[in-house]
Amino acid sequence: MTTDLGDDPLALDRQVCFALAVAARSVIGLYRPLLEPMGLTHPQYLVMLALWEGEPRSVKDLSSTLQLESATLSPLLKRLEAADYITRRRSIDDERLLVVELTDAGRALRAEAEKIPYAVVERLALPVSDLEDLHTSLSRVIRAAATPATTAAAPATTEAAPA
Amino acid sequence: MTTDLGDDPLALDRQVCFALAVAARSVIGLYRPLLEPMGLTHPQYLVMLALWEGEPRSVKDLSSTLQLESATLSPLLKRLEAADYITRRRSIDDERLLVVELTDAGRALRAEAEKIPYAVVERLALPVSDLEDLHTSLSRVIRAAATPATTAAAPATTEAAPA
DNA sequence: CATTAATAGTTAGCACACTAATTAATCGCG
DNA sequence: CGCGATTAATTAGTGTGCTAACTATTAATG
Repeated sequence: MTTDLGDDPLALDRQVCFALAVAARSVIGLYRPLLEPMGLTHPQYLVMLALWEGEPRSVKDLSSTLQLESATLSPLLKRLEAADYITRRRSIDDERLLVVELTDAGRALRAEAEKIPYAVVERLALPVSDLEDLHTSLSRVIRAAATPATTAAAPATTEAAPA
Repeated sequence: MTTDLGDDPLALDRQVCFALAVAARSVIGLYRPLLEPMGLTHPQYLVMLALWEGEPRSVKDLSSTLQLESATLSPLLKRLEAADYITRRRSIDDERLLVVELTDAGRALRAEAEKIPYAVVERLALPVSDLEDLHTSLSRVIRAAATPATTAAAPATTEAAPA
């Protein structure tokens, strides 16, 4: 029927969701002092990473790449525009699309940003293999969470099995 | 000197921080429909987990247990009080402390909540060993991030080594 | 070709999560 | 005892991140 999760399934220190929340906040917190001099928050930094990989990009594109709702990106992009790192304009081909491009200042920022990954890895002082393992585990969970729920009542424990 | 992070250190799909952010949002998103009938958000659920493990607890105590600022907990606890799941009163011994306790409704909610971990694990449809691996990796990173920064300029790559 | 569907963004409203500033209570030490 | 330093919460302000409702544009269909 159901997986055995031990005597106390509600034990806080066993919840993956809790560890995920704390780890995400902790690690993102390490970026704060590094990003602050560039005037970026962590989500804004992620948008810049996406743009440095390819320009121009629509909000829809950024939304699916970063797994963020366009409702979240809308005000965020306006702040990046106010900081003069990006420009926002409607596409000529399809006026539903908002085209986001880097400004010269936004492009120039990349050189500064390249130091950040090294600074974070050094700060964590963990073997890079540990970080790679974590990345692998995280990718698995992301994929699992994105997989549509099986409405079935039947299958079960850890592996789906046809009837 | 510095660790080799490959040809593009800024590649989005290699950033652990990005994977962490997406995974946290994705997994917490799975809880939303499960918690919504109980009138809880995910952070509120974590507070309830902490209280089900031991009562009463001060805000300070919850803050260090959940790794959340008391400024975040303050309004959250007021909402839990408004939902009649907890009570808030000042300690008699030390009036600086706010003592948080469960109401009968809050205690009763535990029975409902016990189904949640099973529902999430089943929904993810991942081997429990994968989740345990992830939890181990996350704990490592949390500990590493919590370790005070070595102001040193010397050490380096992945392992601290005395001179 | 007109009407309806679908798609892309924006806005509003709620709930975190952080920093900084404030308030209130307690502690430490001469 | 008294009084400055600490400690515990709260408040204010900014920035995500979500859902739901809305606007504008484009595509699809009879």
